Amino acid sequence: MPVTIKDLSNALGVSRSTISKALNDRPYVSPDTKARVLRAAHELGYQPSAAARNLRRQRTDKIGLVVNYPIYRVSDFLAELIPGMASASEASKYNLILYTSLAGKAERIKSLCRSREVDGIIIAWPQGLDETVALSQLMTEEDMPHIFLPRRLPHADLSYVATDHVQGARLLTEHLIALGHRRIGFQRLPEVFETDHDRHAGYALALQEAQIPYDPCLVIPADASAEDYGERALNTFTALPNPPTAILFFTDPVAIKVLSLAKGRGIRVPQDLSIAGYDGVLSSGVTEPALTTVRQPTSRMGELAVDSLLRLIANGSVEPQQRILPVELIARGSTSLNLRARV
Amino acid sequence: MPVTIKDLSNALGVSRSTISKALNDRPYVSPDTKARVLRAAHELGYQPSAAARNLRRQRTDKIGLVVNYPIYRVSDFLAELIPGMASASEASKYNLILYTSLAGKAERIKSLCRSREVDGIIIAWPQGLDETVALSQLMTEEDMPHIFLPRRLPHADLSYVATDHVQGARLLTEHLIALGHRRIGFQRLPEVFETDHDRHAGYALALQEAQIPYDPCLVIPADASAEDYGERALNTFTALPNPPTAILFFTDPVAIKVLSLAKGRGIRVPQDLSIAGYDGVLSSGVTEPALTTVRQPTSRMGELAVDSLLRLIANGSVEPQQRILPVELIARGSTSLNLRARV
DNA sequence: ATCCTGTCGGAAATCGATTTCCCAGCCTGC
DNA sequence: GCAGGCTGGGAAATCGATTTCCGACAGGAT
Repeated sequence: MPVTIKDLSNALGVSRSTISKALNDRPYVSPDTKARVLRAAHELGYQPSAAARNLRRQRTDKIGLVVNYPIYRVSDFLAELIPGMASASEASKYNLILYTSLAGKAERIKSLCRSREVDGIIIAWPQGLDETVALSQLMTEEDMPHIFLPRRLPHADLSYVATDHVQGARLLTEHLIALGHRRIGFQRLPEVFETDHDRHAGYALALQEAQIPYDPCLVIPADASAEDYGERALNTFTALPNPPTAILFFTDPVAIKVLSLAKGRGIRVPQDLSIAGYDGVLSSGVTEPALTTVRQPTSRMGELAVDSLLRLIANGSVEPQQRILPVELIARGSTSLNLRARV
Repeated sequence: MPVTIKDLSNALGVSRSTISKALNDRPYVSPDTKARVLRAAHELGYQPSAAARNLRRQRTDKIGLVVNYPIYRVSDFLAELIPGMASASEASKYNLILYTSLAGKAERIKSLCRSREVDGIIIAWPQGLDETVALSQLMTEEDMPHIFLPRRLPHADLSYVATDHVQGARLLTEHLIALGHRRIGFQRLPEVFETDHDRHAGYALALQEAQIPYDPCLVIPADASAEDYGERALNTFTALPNPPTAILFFTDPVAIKVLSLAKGRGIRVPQDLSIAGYDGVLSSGVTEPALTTVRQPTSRMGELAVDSLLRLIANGSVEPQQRILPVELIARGSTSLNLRARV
């Protein structure tokens, strides 16, 4: 049997209320009594029961992480996000509870809110915009602070933390332009909220600033039904009468696949074709050539999500928290000077 | 304010005890009453308070995951382990709470046990054997079921889940032998419990069964102080009068580094030298050539850890749970027929 | 001397469930 | 007709803390 506050009370001949005050730094306890309580608590190894404490205080000092699994970028993302969030929350005396089986299941999220086993929720990857808004509404009704990850949401009163996809695509495009490329292929993303829109905007922005005309032929969609995003894009581009000298793929795994595909077809990277990815997965550093890519500060995003959520919890959800983090260009061997430039 | 059992009681004109019985499938409630309670609970959206329930039942239906960060294999490992554990525990109505800042801190682990905020603990990577034993003792004293991961422990009464490193090294060695290699370099691991011992045993076993003499020159330690494990090993081996035609490195990242190192020195892999790693990290699939390696069933290990822990919780810790999982050889391009074989 | 104020500490209420205990009614068997 | 057992349901105890409320006492002001 663990030591309870009653045991402490008996051992010291002091009431339970006084003990609680002493241990929680509340006033109206003499320094002497407080010292005695503290010492006895330490000697007996007293640790308050989390359940009793939670019940009485109506909070748990825990936050829930609801995650889902997208097709790509799973492992690296989770592997950085979770430790980042965990350490950030532990620094604030909070702990993280994982929920991997209730993404998108509104009914179960509602139960989670009602059971009050967490003080707030971070949701990574809900299904679509409508569902997201509905989910947010549901949680707001249940008075449950919450924050979305990792995408920007086109809604002024939703809270989220995301990375700057405009900047990411822009950095890549500018990088290629600086290398002398004028015809830059751009592979759009499967539609996920604003991500595709932002990336495309960043791409277009960089072109515009360099006064390079925007050619629709160089922009192709990532057909959601196709698995071989990479191959289809490569085929489409090489079939053009005036093909691009560089291509931006929407994620590293696709770019990596194209890398080996190109090798098989005798296309030299980067001499014949520059290729870049997005996300900065670990594998991107060991390919031959290594992949130029954009790295998103995932761990930092986890930290900020926790930080934002704790704000919502503290402020009683006064106003939505929205943060967009800068990203970092990683220029490597798969992109180089445009050797076929018509100077 | 959330709906409590009292609200339900008032709404139905039925006592709280009866409601509790109805909702928890206990006897002595008429089918009719039970149905009424269930319906009302659903309509009002009643969800029992986790805190109150935990307090009364003296358990939380949560398990703690205490993790630490080793030098290598971090991301892939966590990324597979955590989802594996989370889904396994959720399947049994448990949830996972993450603790990333208290690995090795005995005092804080003790607090965790005493506060009873989890029903059991899974610990990944404590510091050393002595600490591990001490930690286990501490938790046993606190009546806290616990299980270690991911290594075999030389102690009959500790519970753990691990992978079979004897088999892993043996599979790799047999693979190389089947390819005609007779001189196979083996890089030992930094000492981590029994892992190094087991791998070495597997290597030796395969040699013995093929009646190839064991040459100590072909076995070198992974000096714990050195960062450039790979380069040092390669140098040592190539300096030998009769160098190996194949080398087993203790982990993929090291092997991958050697891969590019060899390329720089004009050593062709696999024609001049076969190279294999261990762990099956994602990157190992995209190198040129792709790396032969051994893949450990990390996700499965997470599931089994949860399963074992739940057993300990259910049985009141009757007897230790010890499981060793088989591993899988992934033969790829970095190993090939020994072309320099003296047939 | 009386009143007021502020400090210290204890008694009791409270958080919201589960569980124990008890009572009333009904059926069964003798 | 009555003891005994079984069933349905409610009253109250319980889990272990925090918090509210109240009384005792000391010191200062009137």
